[in-house]
Amino acid sequence: MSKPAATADLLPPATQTPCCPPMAAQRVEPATALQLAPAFKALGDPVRLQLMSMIASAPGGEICVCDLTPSFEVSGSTISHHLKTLRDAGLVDAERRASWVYYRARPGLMRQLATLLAPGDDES
Amino acid sequence: MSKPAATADLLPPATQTPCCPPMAAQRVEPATALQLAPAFKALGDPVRLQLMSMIASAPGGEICVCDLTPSFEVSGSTISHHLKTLRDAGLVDAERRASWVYYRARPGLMRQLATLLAPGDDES
DNA sequence: CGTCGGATTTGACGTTTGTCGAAACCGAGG
DNA sequence: CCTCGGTTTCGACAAACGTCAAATCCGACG
Repeated sequence: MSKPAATADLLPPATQTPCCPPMAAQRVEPATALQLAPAFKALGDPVRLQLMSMIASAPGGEICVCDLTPSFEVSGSTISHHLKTLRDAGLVDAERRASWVYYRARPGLMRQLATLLAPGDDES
Repeated sequence: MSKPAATADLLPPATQTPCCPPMAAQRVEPATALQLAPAFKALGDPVRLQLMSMIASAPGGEICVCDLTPSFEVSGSTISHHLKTLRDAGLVDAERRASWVYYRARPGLMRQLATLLAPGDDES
């Protein structure tokens, strides 16, 4: 409509952006912490962190589970479980095509996390 | 043990590491994941995320535990435990002065995390 | 159809985590 | 020296987590 405030435009359903100034510049409020902490937690496992990076850096923006699994020592079901965790956190998206499942990154949330971690703008 | 390892152990392992291009630009290697995942995990709790932000945004760069505790519903010992987690992760530093303990942020690691989450520069 | 292969779900397991209360620690003042 | 207030550590316990093997689901292809 007429409000030029680009911050809190739409707050429809689940994964909305109560977006976040850098935490070094302003205290994170409880509601934001409740929403963003699970995303950090999802990245707080070495396997998931690698999975996330493989998905985010995949050429073409997507990668097949069959290309993810052989890079790890853990079983396929464990990989699947970790992928579900990333999915539930809103960090990735999955699409089934034929017999294979492809994952792609959801840049929105990751951008929020990056902004939150960004150094305070008054830094020297 | 040939190392006088006491001081080296106290130093966060990632203060001046050269690593971490954005994970959207390049896959993060296992060793890096092993090193940085604990930091994400440490931020993966709502209380700790708020604690971290209160410390990082504290005027003067530091804040007393006595100013942190009353902002939460949980007990003082729980706050202390969370602060230890942040300390162990290398995200904050503590200094005792008189009867009070002051915490301050360690920007190094947080900057690495931010870089890792930064959007890939070759994205379209 | 029936079967095969990739992926997810289920059930079970040991481990880790978040929380509390109680106890211990540590400076400061009486 | 003894006490007091702020902080951390110690046990304890339920909940959540990471992992695996087995079962299940879901397209594809004989």
